[in-house]
Amino acid sequence: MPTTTTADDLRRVALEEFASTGYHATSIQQIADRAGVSKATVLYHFASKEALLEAVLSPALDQLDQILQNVGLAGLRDGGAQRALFLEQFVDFLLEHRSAVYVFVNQSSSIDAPVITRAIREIELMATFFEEHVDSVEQRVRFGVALGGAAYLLAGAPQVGPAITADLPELRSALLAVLGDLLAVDPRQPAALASASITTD
Amino acid sequence: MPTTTTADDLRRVALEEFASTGYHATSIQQIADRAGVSKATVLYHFASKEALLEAVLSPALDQLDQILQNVGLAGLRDGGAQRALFLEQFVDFLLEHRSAVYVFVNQSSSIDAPVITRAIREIELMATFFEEHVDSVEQRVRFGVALGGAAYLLAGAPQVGPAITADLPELRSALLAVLGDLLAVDPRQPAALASASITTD
DNA sequence: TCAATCCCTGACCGATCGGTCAACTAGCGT
DNA sequence: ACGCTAGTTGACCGATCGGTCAGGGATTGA
Repeated sequence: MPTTTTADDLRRVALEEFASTGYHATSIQQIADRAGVSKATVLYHFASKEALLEAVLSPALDQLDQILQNVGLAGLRDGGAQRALFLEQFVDFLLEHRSAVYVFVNQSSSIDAPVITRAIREIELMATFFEEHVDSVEQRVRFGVALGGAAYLLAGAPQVGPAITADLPELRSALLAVLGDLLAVDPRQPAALASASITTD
Repeated sequence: MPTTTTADDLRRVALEEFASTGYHATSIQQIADRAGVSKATVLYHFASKEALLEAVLSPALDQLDQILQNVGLAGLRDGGAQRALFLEQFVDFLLEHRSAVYVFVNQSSSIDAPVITRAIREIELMATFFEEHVDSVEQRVRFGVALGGAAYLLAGAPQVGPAITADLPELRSALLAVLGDLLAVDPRQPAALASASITTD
């Protein structure tokens, strides 16, 4: 079993480039150069640029899907402990897949691909988890700011955001506090906010 | 005096396209088509695509510059009423220039142009207005979430955000409340939060 | 030894990109 | 009537885009 395959390298490089440079601004040639292969090799492993995008985003979407299904919709509408637990899983998800989240949150409007449509669908679904009163403008503002803000902070703003690699636990707790504030998750449940293992992209 | 000139139409169309479709994903041909002119006409009024971008973003950056200078840096570090006043001006700025803000907040990392460099500089400057303790991770998280979240909400997420054109005053007050929360602006100063006239792009 | 399969590559394709240019039109001052 | 200028355009340019294809090693099983 090889430690890294060419396809894995391409996925990794492509994710970085799509997030930092933007999907349209990133050419297959750039990805090939950074991975040390030819452009034709990229298109050998992935049928098209769009297929590469899907291969890059799908793992994150799959995990988000799992989180949404595990928690369940009905339980969250009542608020309380399950809600804090969901927030924790969500923050860990953001930290682990921050680059992917940044792509399908901040570039969804400019990319026309099935995997982006799927991402939009899941974001809408997730919004219902926090919106008890769909009619409330402030509730919508809070969710939108939390989602877009977290994505921007974690992947889009090296000049504003904190140094991410260093002091990850502190970043995690800060995110939990800030997003918990925004999403009206009751913070008085220290047991639910216990640590969980997180890994990097 | 004509009500609308061709150059004005191009600026307006280009801003919409850059914000909704993305700078790189928007071709000069698209802008020309939407404005009802030829591609050569676009390049007659603006020397290059980059010059068009600058013409589109500069008004917003000029206004942001003015806000930052008017309020002054020293006065804000003490917190208090001036801080609430600044937040109000900032929210009105976001609402008036939401498309421009979305471009240079969420696409800055993918565009290599002087006007984007200027935007990054101003965002960094603005960050200092709210960061009393630069070392605090949570403070940085709060500012980043507020900035990126507001930009995302106002221009990037039609599927999540509220209907913006309708009920603009409610959106404004909701933004004031949420961002005030995030940026630790003392909400107990109702006089400072009085209404002010705002216009649309 | 041979064929098959897996990776990988350079050469090439049509389309589109941002940008240039000469020419045309319409108005306007003289 | 004239020339000047501003505005607009189609034709065209080189470069790069995403994508195709035939073929060249290297490994493997028979």
